[in-house]
Amino acid sequence: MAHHDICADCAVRDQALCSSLTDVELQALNTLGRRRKIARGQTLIWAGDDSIICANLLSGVLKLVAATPNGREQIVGLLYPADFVGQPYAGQADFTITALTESELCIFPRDAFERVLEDHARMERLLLQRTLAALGIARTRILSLARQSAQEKIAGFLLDMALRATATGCRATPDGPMTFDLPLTRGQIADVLGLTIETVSRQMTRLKTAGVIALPGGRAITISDPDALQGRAEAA
Amino acid sequence: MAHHDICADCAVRDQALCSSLTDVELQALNTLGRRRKIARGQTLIWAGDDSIICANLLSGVLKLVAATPNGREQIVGLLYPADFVGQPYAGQADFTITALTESELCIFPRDAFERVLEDHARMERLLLQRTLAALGIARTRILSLARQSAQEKIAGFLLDMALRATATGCRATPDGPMTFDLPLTRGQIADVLGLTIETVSRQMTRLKTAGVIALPGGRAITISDPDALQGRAEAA
DNA sequence: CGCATTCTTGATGTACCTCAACACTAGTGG
DNA sequence: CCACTAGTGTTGAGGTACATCAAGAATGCG
Repeated sequence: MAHHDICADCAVRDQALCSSLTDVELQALNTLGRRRKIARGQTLIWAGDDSIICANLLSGVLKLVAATPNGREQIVGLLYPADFVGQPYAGQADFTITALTESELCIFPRDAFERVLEDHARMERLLLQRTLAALGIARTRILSLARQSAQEKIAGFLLDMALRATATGCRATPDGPMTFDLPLTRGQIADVLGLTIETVSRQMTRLKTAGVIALPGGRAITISDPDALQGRAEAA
Repeated sequence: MAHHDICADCAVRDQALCSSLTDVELQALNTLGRRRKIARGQTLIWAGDDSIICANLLSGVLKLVAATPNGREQIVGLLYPADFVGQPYAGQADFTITALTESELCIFPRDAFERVLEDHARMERLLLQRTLAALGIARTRILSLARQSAQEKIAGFLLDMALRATATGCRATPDGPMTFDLPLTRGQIADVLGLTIETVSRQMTRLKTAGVIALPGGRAITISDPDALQGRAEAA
């Protein structure tokens, strides 16, 4: 009985991969999946572990972390609600996946999930499209990491976060000043942008001093002058 | 008649996506595809153009280039024989694709190719698996670009190229000294690794001076001490 | 041979890192 | 309620890896 309505109250039913399935088809996944909450800082998958789970992210933010043999770390991707989590068709997981905020997932055993993919071409196609999009994003980040200055990286990142904040219900127009909470610490922002925590902090205060942003305290940020920020994201 | 044997002499028949098709199925693609040679330096697809072609790379090396609004460039991916080229399900191309060496492709109109994908689940699955692999590679390069020193980048790159050279028939074992030709100029290596041409050159001579590699002239390189090179690729 | 491209090497600059100290915030227990 | 502490953020001083600017040496093609 409990199983039957896992998907009924799903917040991302129409945005996740499941949107490719009819209500009837959803029953199949229903019996396979189970909900799981994980706390901030908790790791879902360790790099090197057997890749045994796939999931849809229902709420929260996850980080995808790669590390060099000698321990330097880099966040190679962020996952948001409705994003697909995991590596189907892979032996071992390539990256460590950890929760940045309290998160909720809908988890499937990898092998069972692959079988569902095989039976549902629409879903497989949707996953392909998402993977292609993720590839484009990853490659764009390669450009950004290799060729942008710290200032440009920070400005671009803040615009990204602002866009995502507006997308998540906050407000419709990205023009004009807006305030929201960053879901990442300075250290995590540094890990995303390939900088150090000090450089992130300094660039933020530089933007604050220039009147482009304000930092009301806590993890909040207000974009006072989006155009100026945009300009700094593309500065020569 | 000419159409009938496009695939007959295909060098990558068993490695490209087409390996998922039976000889009979191949007939369908046969009528869609056409061979095309492009010269070194010639561009196949410009970023921003409508994404209207997909292709298999038969021979040669292509670069995938991203650029910032103000003109800085970065190679975000390299494509080798049997690799898939193009962006299905995309409106515009995200990156410029240019030949680094004379290359030969087997080209399909994108819309026709997508229809083939829809009719051939095995092929679509193979493309999904390749795209997932490419995503992993791109993310690993994010780590490398953001957190590795110039020395580590160069060492890792040379090992990569050596591996690829051995894979392409040269010799079986990657141990012991080996010589091969780099398909990229110093400038292109710099574009791949997010460095400048001068830094690439300096690091190469540093490796040469240390006796780890030798540069017999031209575009040739010999890896004299693979272990030492491996060590420098992971240096603290 | 001569010209263009690629490669090397040097001198100098600077953006970012490293090390270090201190301020703020938030959660804990007395 | 307020000290106490751990985590997080800010700011400064100094160093360094890489970029930039500049000149010359190889290589390769017509």
